[in-house]
Amino acid sequence: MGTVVGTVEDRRDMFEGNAQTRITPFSSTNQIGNPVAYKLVRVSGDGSLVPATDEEILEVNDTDMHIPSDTCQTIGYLATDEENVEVDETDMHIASDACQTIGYLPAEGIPSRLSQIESSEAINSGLLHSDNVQPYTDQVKSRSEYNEEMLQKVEQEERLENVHGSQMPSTPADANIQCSNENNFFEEDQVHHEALLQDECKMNESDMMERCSNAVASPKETALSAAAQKPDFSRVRGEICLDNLPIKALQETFRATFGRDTTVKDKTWLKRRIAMGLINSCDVPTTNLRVKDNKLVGNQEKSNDVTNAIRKEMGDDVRATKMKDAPSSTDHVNGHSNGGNHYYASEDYSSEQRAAKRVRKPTRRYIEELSETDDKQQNDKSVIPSKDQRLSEKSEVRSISVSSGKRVTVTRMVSLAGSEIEVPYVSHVRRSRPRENIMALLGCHSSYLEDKASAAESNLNLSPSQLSSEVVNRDSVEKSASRPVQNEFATSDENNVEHILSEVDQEMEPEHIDSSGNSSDENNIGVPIMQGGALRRKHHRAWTLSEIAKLVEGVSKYGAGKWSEIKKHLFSSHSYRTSVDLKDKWRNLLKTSFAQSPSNSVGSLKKHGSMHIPTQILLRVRELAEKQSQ
DNA sequence: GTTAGGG
DNA sequence: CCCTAAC
Repeated sequence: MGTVVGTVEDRRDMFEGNAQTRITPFSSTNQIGNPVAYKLVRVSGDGSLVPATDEEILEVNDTDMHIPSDTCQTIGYLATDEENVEVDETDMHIASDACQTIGYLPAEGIPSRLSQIESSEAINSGLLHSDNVQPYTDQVKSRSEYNEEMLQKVEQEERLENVHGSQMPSTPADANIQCSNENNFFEEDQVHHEALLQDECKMNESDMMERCSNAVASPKETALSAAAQKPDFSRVRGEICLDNLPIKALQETFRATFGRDTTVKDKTWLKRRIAMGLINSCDVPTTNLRVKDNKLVGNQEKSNDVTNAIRKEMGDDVRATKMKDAPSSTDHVNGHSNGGNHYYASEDYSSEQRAAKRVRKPTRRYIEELSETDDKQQNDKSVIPSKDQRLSEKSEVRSISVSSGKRVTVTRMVSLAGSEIEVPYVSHVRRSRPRENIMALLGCHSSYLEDKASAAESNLNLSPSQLSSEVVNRDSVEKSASRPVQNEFATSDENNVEHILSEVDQEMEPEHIDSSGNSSDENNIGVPIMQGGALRRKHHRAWTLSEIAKLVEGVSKYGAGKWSEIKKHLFSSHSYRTSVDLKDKWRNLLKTSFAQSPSNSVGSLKKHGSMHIPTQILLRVRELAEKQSQ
């Protein structure tokens, strides 16, 4: 029979001398229909592979034996010898055969590191389970369920695909499954597990990076050499081959992969499905679904920057897909819930709506961040994926930073060269610039000041990159720090402040009545405490009913958008309400009024803590909004 | 300087 | 509320 590919010599520390049995795939060139068979071996204490005894084999045979072949079909991956060598040469403690077991797509260009990470999942998912109790049944079943689940997802998506004829949001990633397996594996010592993982990651970081770059550099070569050796599988080689196939061939490949026909004619969809099948995961990036100029474009749309492109292909897209998919598989139901609608970038809906809006280019801060991290990437391989490149994709792209290793309690998944690892979480302090002189906002009431600047967003959680950017901005910090210190009103003096103001403006009077109850005294709640006066936030003032009424009145009189007019005429007394404030408040009013009334006019299902706005006003808001829109 | 919109 | 591109 074939040869056993790979060994597990370095896994001793994990197995602690436990003897276990596992299924090892091996390549076979003479079984065309069933290319990868599995040989049952036992991993003895010293890591060597011992052929399974007859009893063990029988035990396996008692279980669903169709699974391995299914798996083979689904996975359809055969590593070339070079790849095996490559994997074996690492100190990643990952058995290369596990790598094959989970399967991966060389042509897709997923760096070997990804497969390594997944390999560890494969190990945890049972193939190399350290638990000796029922080593096969559970594992094989979990495999079975896994595959089944994925097939179900595929089918479901296919249905949707057929209905809509466009790319659907992919189903939630399988992260849960993998994670749970991981948890099982280390359930006695979860913390240790995490620490261990991180240690491993750190230890091997440079090594892996090197290897990754190698793999990245020539994904095609890998694929080609693989194809050359195993021409039988050219069909399931991944994107590069799939790209050139006509739809019909893709459908055939789909059938070969999933064992059934499909009527879907969408090439992209087919490719992705096939890829999903090949890596036995739904985490297939929608690499060829890049949104550009409100249209879906193919992956021919590549960035000139090769590194960039690769990074996006490998990391960001994988992650973005996950992030986008994970939170709600019901996005396609809502149609335009967050992050969902870019799939519906159907010309009629999105572009029209978008055309009406101002087009925004990426913010300067974003650009700075990006360039900064691009530089960083050369050094510490961290990546801050771009949000704006995925235009309408609102999915929260997790950013990256290499931790200094202090906090291990909170972690998040980050992408490193396409793989996903957990690193300690560092909060993103984005404020890079202190506020301008606050007096500029206070207009004529120069005596009025907002309360003391206090230390809030301290530097405690800054990541290295953030720290550096912080240093860059020191000069501007100094600018506001040097601002003359003025009298400060204590929080309890809020009403006094308003008295002062009301002396200036008699319009303050009615305001004062209803504001005293629900806002003034609580206004200081949630005011961030900032450091050294450098970073200060405008005093939070809850909008009072009379203010809201004025705003509504102003909108009805001058129209929404004439904020400065409204401010001038109706808010002259409230110096602290800038035109931007009015605009923001109006926006919020619109939101609440539309969110609330259609379903149940009386309902007033408000968020806990937000002020109760009379439905009367909300109705008026809606009325005005509808009038404005016409 | 204002406004729009994302955060 | 903040930030900032667009106006």
